[in-house]
Amino acid sequence: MPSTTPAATTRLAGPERRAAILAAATELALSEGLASLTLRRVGLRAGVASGLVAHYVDGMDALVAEVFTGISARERDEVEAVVRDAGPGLDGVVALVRTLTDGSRDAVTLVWVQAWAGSPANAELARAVRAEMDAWQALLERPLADAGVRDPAPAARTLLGMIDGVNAHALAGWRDRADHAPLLLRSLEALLGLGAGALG
Amino acid sequence: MPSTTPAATTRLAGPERRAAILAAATELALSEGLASLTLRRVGLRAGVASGLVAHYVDGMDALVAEVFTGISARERDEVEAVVRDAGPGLDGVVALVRTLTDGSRDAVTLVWVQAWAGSPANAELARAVRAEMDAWQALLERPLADAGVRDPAPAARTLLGMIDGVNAHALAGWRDRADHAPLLLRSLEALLGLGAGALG
DNA sequence: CGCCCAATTGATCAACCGATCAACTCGGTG
DNA sequence: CACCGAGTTGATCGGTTGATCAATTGGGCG
Repeated sequence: MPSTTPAATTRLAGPERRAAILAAATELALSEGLASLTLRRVGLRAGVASGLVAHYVDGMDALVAEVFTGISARERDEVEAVVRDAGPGLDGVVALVRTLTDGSRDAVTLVWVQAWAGSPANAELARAVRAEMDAWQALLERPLADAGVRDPAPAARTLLGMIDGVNAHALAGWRDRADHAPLLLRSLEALLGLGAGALG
Repeated sequence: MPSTTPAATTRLAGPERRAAILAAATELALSEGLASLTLRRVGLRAGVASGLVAHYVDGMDALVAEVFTGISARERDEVEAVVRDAGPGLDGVVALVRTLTDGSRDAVTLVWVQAWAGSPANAELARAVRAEMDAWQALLERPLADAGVRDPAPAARTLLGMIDGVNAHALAGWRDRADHAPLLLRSLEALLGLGAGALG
């Protein structure tokens, strides 16, 4: 009975191997941050030699940018589903704020903050960050517009800034997590000209 | 005429040398980010051997935390002066928002974002970040309270979150800098229950 | 003046990094 | 079955890092 190792690496076609490496890099980034992405560590995680990682990737900067985009895009999909399930109008926005501040997405927050921090030194990453932020702004604008907000763009940008700022603060363990959602919702009420408690 | 080198390093007493090294590290962090702080580069900047830097510092994590605290504290002093000079009440808050979003403090923003990103891996830095954020919240609360805001704490935290979030966004080159201040001021008007344009 | 201790040097270590590339090995095709 | 090319390996290179420490140097004090 030789070779009981379940996933004794079989040979994969190029694109599949590339996908597997990207998946391993994504897992690694989510558990230890973008800064942990090195040829050797990604290779280890993927069960593959470091040279193979280099072979399928156009430099580490590109890998980091691609992993970041994948993580952000997946989170957008998840949040979009949350918004959809929460019903129409402002209920969706409330659900969005809650799911983005309940601490269940700390790993993603770390990735975002590392992406901002790394943008000045990694042009590809900076480009990816800008593109993802555009997509996030669009995601926020939709339910706001549905709810009858006349000019959703500034509100979406402000809300995005508040969410990102508060989450960055939480990375250092500042203040109580539970405070975040009520704080943001009360600010949003004011921003939209609603009465206090309308969203709480 | 030997030795025309003007600043041929003279010997300094322990505490003075330590201060000089810290000053060099601070310059370096402001021009190239916290991530550029290495024993060798700090030593080069200070005109001193790398071993001497290590001798006066309790590990790089501690150096980074100390440099961060110094940079943040100095910026607080500057901003406090801006608030004071702007006159009483909300004028101070408006001036604060303007000076913190006009792009003249990009170097400090990078330091802050890198500090959040590094907090999970550097406990000393995380502690320093929390302490500085407490101080910043207090700084924001003061003019808000002076202006008659009944509960300045949540408003200060929200404003701090918005400022930090928007500045982090700017690091990746997202959107136009000039938009930030008006956006934040309009949000602040709503937050404080003022009429549109009251702060603009 | 001469000594002594504190300040300072710089070589050294082990560990890691990204990148490269010759060599190997499998899988499918002929 | 034999072969050939694509997938894959892993050693290797030049570079960086934080940390350590014996050796050196300089300045002030006796």
